[in-house]
Amino acid sequence: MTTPKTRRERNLAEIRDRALPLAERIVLNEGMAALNARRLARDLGISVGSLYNAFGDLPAVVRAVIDRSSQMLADVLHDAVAAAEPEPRPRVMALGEAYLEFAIAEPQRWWLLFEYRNTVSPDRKVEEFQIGLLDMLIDAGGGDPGSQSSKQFFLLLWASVHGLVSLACRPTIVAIDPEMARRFVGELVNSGFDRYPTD
Amino acid sequence: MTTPKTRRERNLAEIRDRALPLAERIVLNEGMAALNARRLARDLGISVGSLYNAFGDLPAVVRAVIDRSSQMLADVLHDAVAAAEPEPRPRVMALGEAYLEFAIAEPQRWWLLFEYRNTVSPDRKVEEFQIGLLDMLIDAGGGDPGSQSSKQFFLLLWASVHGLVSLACRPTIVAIDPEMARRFVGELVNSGFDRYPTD
DNA sequence: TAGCTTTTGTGAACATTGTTCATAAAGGGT
DNA sequence: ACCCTTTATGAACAATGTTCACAAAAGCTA
Repeated sequence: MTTPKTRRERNLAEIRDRALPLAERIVLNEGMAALNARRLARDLGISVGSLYNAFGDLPAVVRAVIDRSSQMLADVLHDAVAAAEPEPRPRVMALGEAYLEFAIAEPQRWWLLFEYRNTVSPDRKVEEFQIGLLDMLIDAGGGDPGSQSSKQFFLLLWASVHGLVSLACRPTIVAIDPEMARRFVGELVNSGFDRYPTD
Repeated sequence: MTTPKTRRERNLAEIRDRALPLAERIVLNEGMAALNARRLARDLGISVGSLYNAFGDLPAVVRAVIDRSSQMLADVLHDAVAAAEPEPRPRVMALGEAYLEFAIAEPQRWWLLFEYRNTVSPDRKVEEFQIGLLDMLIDAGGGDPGSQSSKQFFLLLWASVHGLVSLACRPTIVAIDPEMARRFVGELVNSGFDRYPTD
């Protein structure tokens, strides 16, 4: 047996592997609207049909790009925690800074991860990723993963940092000074920690 | 002269007036994707051509919906400031609370105002609206509208509240407790003010 | 009112999209 | 070499945004 099913899957996976960087380039450089099946297939040197065999539909391509972006952010954050002093406050601080740096460096990915919606109901995988971020934060901050109050507290801390970062990477006229953003993130984390009962 | 140009404009304005609530209902209830020219025209009892005479293109319809939403939020905030004690801190606090209430009550409008993008370049009118919000905040907080540091400070304060609100009105599994969100907004405003040099 | 001109409304037509599926091409086993 | 299975293809369909030649309506003049 030459693993017929696996063989097919390998072919499709190869297409997906080649499609992903291309789709990513299009979405990040030219925006969501520039991504369409025919162009992607043409650029890959395959037919639309093959593209659909590999992905199912076009939203799946977008989801793949989003998944990769969430993996990138997760990696960045993991590394930041690992490199920080093994204490709650420095670790949370490192998380906040890494979060900010990622958003400044990759604003389009940021938008994809946190602000992009095309369906009415939110994407479950993205939700899970966001919950994963929260768990990572609770862990780094030394909170009790089970306790509801700890969940709420770190969620709120994350939210305030998130808003700051969200505005910092926005192409608005009133551009935010990255240096001041960093300072403010630090202050948010600190004042949050000062307020946190179980620290 | 029976004001020929104005007459036409009145007709088109009448169409726009009838189209706006309908488009709004579609976008808020069924999402952006459910809004299309033919359906809108049919529901209005006019032809697609007339719809295009009134709006130019479909994005203009969306912009109209967004404009109305920004007007609604601006009104809510104005009222909140007017009703608050005439002191910086209570006024800013009232702004933060009103901001949160609006987002909780109208999450779809919130999304349209702050997270929706379909073009690569951001909408100028939305930008201006956001800058208007900042000016309102600076004014309420007693900051110097001209000073750059005051702009930066209130921008950052706004951002942290914004992130909190953004997460609070998100349909995630880890739902935020509105009461705790309100408390946290208050604390953000307070701790921000404590840190603000010129208060 | 009748006839003319101007303005406005219409929807067929075009281009571009996502998606499907009958069919061609390729591959593999005997 | 033959057949059968698997895969790749792109024509075809439906739904979209948008345009524009034409019809219908509205003014205007006599």
